[in-house]
Order: sequence, then structure tokens, then C-alpha cells
Amino acid sequence: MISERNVERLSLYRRALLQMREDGVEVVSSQRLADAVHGKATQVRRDVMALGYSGIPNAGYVVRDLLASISDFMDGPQMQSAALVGVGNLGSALLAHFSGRWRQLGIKVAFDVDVTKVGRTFWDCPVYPVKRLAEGVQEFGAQLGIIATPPQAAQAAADGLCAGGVRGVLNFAPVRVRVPETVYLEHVDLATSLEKVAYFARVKAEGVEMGEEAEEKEEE
Amino acid sequence: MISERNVERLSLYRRALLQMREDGVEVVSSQRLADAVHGKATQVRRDVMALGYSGIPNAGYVVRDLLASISDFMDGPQMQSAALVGVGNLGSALLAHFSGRWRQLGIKVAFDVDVTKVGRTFWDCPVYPVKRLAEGVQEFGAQLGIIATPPQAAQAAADGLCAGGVRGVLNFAPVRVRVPETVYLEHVDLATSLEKVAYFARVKAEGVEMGEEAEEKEEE
DNA sequence: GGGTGTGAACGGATTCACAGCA
DNA sequence: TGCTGTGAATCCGTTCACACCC
Repeated sequence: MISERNVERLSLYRRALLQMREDGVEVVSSQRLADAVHGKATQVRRDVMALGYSGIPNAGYVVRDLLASISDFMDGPQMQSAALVGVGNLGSALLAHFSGRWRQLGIKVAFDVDVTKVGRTFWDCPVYPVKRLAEGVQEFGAQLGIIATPPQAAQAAADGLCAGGVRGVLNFAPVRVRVPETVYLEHVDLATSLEKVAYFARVKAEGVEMGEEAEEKEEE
Repeated sequence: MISERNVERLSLYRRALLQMREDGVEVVSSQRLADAVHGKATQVRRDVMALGYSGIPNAGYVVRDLLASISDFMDGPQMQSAALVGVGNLGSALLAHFSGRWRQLGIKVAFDVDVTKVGRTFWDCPVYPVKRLAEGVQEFGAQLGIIATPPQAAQAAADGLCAGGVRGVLNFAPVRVRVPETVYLEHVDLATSLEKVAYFARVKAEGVEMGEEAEEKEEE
């Protein structure tokens, strides 16, 4: 009943609202919140409705309450921890990026093949050998897994994480991996993202060059 | 007429096909290609149809030809170059990640505030001061911009890139930025992605615990 | 027979339009 | 008056079902 897109937008709303609270804003209209995330007001209202929260007519939403409502919805009762596989360039950037960002969520353990990394800590996160992936995940009780390995190693990483009992996987490797039905899987494909931008940048530029009206003509 | 999702999938198909060509596969059915990217055969056929390419009934698609067809479609006549803003943890990971990956596309220049980075090169990419962003972008003729700055600096980076003449922007900073109508914009929001996985991992786990049938009941 | 190509049906997300309330 | 809440309409991507072809 709540869709992936819904959740993504709630995450954005939360961030915008945190900023607003910081700025001392107490009440916000759907329109204002929509502007903050470059969305539409109607969409905001629909999303908020899905939460079960109600604003006050003629005023808007109470920042503090809406924030609480979103956090209730998004965060579970206890903290969730993630395991990272692959502490290369991207992996360590992720550690840095996520380190200390949330109270409810964080990378608690990492794994790598490189023996020079094993045993050290990166951004307060200990690194273990990938050989021990499944056991390590289980011992740490990680519910989430993040894959930042080269493509060849990605499926093995996914398997190890799932064997260790994670319920969600975020995959940054440029291959599609397979996980059991019971595990939620999300791909963030940097190469594809950049190729997509390159494509649309190009066609947009071409469209502008030739004066725009060609758009509908070229159908037949 | 061609959608964003289309293009994303074409990018995946291309990668899968490159691998197949490497493996000596000459012909592939829509079903096989779908399996490779974990999609549906019908979807593959629709996407290929959009390209204008036709396979051969009873056999499938000729790997080499389909590959050529996708590349014709996705890549422009000449190489596209990108400018990176922010050579921090994430920025340098992106440089490493994209360095030498494609012939048609690459990060050619980077910008940072940090004077200790300016003047050096990372992964063969020279780093200039952000103050010179717009000019630098223009001089290098970069059509694409990548933002990997802290959130506070993201909008300024976007403005500089657009002023320099990029036609597409890929934003990794955890804020929504604004660009002119003529510029294509894509957000890759790592924090949101992880929160999303965390959310669905949790609800999935809860669903399993309580025996699954609750799904449709809980509506009213 | 086993594949592609595609009009038509489907479904789900977004947007519209307006009722209802402070 | 100016906002939220929401049924109805719309839009768009996906999937089905089947014609067609080697």
C-alpha cells in the first residue's frame, strides 16, 4: 500500500523538515514543502496522508509533528546496522559518507579481501576478511548489506550477506545480483546513471539546436 | 517517446551484451537477455523495438548488431566529457570508478576548494579551484557536470556548471538543486537509497515474522 | 516449434478538482 | 480566505495475448 517512490520522497521530506526545524520554522504548507524538494504540493499531501498524519487546514503541517510522524514510520523501534562488503575507493567513500549520519542506522562492520585492510578500522568501522562474511554478519546482527565490490565478486557478496541473515541489500556493483525472495534488493548503478545523464544531455542539446518543434513531428 | 527507464535498461543490456560477446555468444533471445538483467522478455522486446532494431524470428538478436544499435543510440558522434565538482571521498571514488571505463565518456576535469588538491591530478584528472568553475568548464568544453560536494555547496556547483555550459548534471549531494530548463538533471541520493533499503528490509522482515497473510487484511 | 513484433488490456502512480474546515 | 483531504480522471509504463515469420 505504500510504494517505493513514497518512501523515497518521505526521506527527502524528512531531510527538508530537519533543515526547517533548524531554521526555526514551525509550520509548513504542502506547497512550501513541495518547493523544498522540487515536487508538487498534491504529491506531498498524498504522501503525508499515507502516513496517517493530518495537518491543520488553513495553516499547514506542524514541522515537529510531521517529522515525528515520518520518523515513526521510517525508523523501526531499534537501530538497524549494515555490513559493507568491499572497502575500496567506493566502499571507503560510503563509510565516510554514512559515518555518524544517523542515530537509527549505520555501517557497523566491513569486509574485504585485501589482507592489508583486514584488522584495521576505517571511520570507526572494523574490517574483517570476506571469507568470514556470513559468520561476521550474523555475529554483528547486521540486517542490511551494502555491496561495493568489483562486479565479479558481487554475487558472492550477496550470497554471503543473505546467508548471514540480512533482510535488505544495497548493491553498487555494476551487475545485477540475485537474492532470495525474502530479501529486499536495491541497485544503485553509477555507470548507468552517468550514461543516462549523458544521453539526455545530448538529446536535449540537439533538441535546442534544431528549435524544439521537431519533437512531435518526428513520429511519422 | 523514449523514457528514462528505457535508457537505463538499454545501458544494462549493453553491459550484458558486452559480456556475452566476450564469452563468444553470437545470438541471444529476448528471454536470455532478460534473464541476464533480471527483467522480463517482453520488456526487452519493447525496448529493442524502440531502438528500431529487429531481431530474427526463431533465433533472437545478433549480439554484435544489437550492441552496435544500442551504442549508436546512446553514444553521440563524438566523445562527451564531464566535469567533477568536489574531490572528497566520494568525488575521488567516482574518479576511480569512471576512470578509463568508456571511450565515449569520461571525467576530464575536476574542481575543489581545497588548495592542497588544486594543481594535482587524481586518476589522470587535473584539479582546478572551484572559483574558476564556470570558466574551466567552458575551456574544457565539458557537456556534463557531476556534483560531489557537501550539501551547502551543491547549488553553487550546479550554478557554476550550468554557467559553464553543461547540458546535464548528475548530483550526488543530499539536496535537491535547481538547474535551467535546458539542462537535464539527475539525483543519486545515497542517504535516501540506504534509508529506503532499511525501511523495506524492516517491513519485509516483519511481514515474514507474522506469517505473511496479514498483508491484505490490514487495509481495513 | 520457437522465436520476434505489437495492438490491446491492465495497473499503479500522479494530477485534477473540489469538498470541508479553521 | 487559504489551507488540507480525497474521490475521480488521467497518464504512462508494463504485461498479455497473439499474429507473423524462419
